[in-house]
Amino acid sequence: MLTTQSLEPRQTTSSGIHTTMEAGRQRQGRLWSNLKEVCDLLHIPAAVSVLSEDLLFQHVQFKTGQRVHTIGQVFDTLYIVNSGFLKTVLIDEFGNEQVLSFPMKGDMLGVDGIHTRHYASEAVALSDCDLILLPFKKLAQLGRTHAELENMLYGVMSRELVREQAMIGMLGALSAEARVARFLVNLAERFGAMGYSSKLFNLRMTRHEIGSYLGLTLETVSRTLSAFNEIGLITVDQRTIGIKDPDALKSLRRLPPSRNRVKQNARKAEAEAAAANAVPPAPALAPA
Amino acid sequence: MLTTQSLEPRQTTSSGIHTTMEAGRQRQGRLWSNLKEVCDLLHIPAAVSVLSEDLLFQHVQFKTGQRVHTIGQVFDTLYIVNSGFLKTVLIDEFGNEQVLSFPMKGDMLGVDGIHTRHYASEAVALSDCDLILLPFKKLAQLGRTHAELENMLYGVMSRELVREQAMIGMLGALSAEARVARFLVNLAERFGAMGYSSKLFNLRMTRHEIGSYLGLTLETVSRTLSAFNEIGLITVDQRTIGIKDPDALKSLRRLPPSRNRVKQNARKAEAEAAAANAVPPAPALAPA
DNA sequence: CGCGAGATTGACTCGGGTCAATAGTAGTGG
DNA sequence: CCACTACTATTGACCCGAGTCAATCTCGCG
Repeated sequence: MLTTQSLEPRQTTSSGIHTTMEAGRQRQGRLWSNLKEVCDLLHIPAAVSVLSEDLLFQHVQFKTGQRVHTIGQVFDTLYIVNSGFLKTVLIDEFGNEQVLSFPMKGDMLGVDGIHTRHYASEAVALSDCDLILLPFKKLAQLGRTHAELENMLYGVMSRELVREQAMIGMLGALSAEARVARFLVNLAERFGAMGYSSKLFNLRMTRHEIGSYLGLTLETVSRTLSAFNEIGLITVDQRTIGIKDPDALKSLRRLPPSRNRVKQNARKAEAEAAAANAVPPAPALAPA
Repeated sequence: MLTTQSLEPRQTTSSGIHTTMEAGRQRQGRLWSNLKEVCDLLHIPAAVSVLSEDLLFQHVQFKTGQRVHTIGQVFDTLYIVNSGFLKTVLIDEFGNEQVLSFPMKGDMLGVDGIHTRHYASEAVALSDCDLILLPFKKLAQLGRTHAELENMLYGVMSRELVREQAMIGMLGALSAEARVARFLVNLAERFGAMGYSSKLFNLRMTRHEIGSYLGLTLETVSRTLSAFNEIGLITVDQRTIGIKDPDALKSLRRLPPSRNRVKQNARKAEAEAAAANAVPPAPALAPA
């Protein structure tokens, strides 16, 4: 089990900052971003605000396994992922995790805390992460005078809602294979949009977490990946996934009768036939 | 099939208005509500605005089967349910409906249209309905000067998000019986909150719609209701549901081995035994 | 180099989907 | 007012997809 110790997040000093960091500047030994960078990250067409440099948002770093926020914790800030990978989870009454999302660069965290003023979910870093803090009060305040910012907020919340609707549709209607296929396609697209390869990438989460996210068991996820590998849709090596036939994955609804399933069925039919004939003068079946 | 013709919604004239309407006043032969009434409906503690009577929101009536908005339609207004029952649905690439929610009094519709400026789902009236129109631009504009209103908007969107998260958790983790049980409990609570009986109520939707909502088939819903009825948790008569043991429903995770399932298993075991013994003397039945 | 978390694979079971027959119920129009 | 028709709901029989349990296997890390 991952030791998700909730240490104070390390607020990285200048010496600890990646040189590849795209957004952010230093001040007081910390990273800060202006409004334009925030909007870019969210893919919001920001009508470049005048006050750009006066208005800065602080970054915070989290290490793998650290919690960004926990369920029930008092809400006061939203987060935007600048780099790294996370998961958000619900915990049911018996301590079981239900994965809700795998946020990555450009995604927003914490929106579910607005309603009750307490976070409704828990966010955990799956890799070392760099997040931008958006104090909600301050943000809403700013929204009042900057229409783009207000639109950004409403837009991001609505987008999140639509995403969850799609999730519900998927959980309610699709087979295990179709869910895994969509998950892979979706991940590939997100990696592509981030500038990484959409053909070859590393999963940042375990089979168990994928299963929880998709409403499946880890065994089913593993088996399904193996099956996709066998029919040439993807390559699988531990957490490295290669996408071979994205179109087939996109349109997949139910797996074709695959050789080993045919084999298995044949074996089964044989066994049954043997059992039926066992007592000899068995009633003659009249197959169509 | 329900003929969901998308006629122009009838904008009821004074002669057609229910006498029991709680919120709203007449003007120009139509119903209108002020900000306070809107906030009350949403359970938002409205610090009673001064300009109450100057700022009015129009009502519109929809008849059973009419669509409030459809997927892809240009978004410009949010709706609040003042009375009546609806469903919101997603339509997949082959025309299958996936029910997302059953909005009723106090619920907001259309939030999913903000992001892309087009509605992402379709809302259909399951009974005659009275909705309040909230032109989004106007609302956001007002939010800038009235903090309560702005909070209301963010709060309602966040609440909706949390609701959907709970839905995902349920679809991802619960058995068919647990889903149906939660659905009933949830409905009962909502009816209770609206001032109706939470012990005896009428479902406004078909088994098919319930099944779609819960990620189950209509047969499973029907069977599960029958099973709950048989063990005394509820009474069922078509769409009339009586809640007999709400606590048992709330805590239900998996149905106890119920007599007819035991019976069935016994029968099955017997059949197998019979098959195994095949020729020998027919085993005497041993009913419980 | 050994330990432990994660992944794979097989065998078996069973919850819930599918298909089908029947019965109730509500509108509609003669 | 009632017969006709189209939905809606219930119930049974059967079967398959995915869960469960269990035995390796792999690999990264201390």
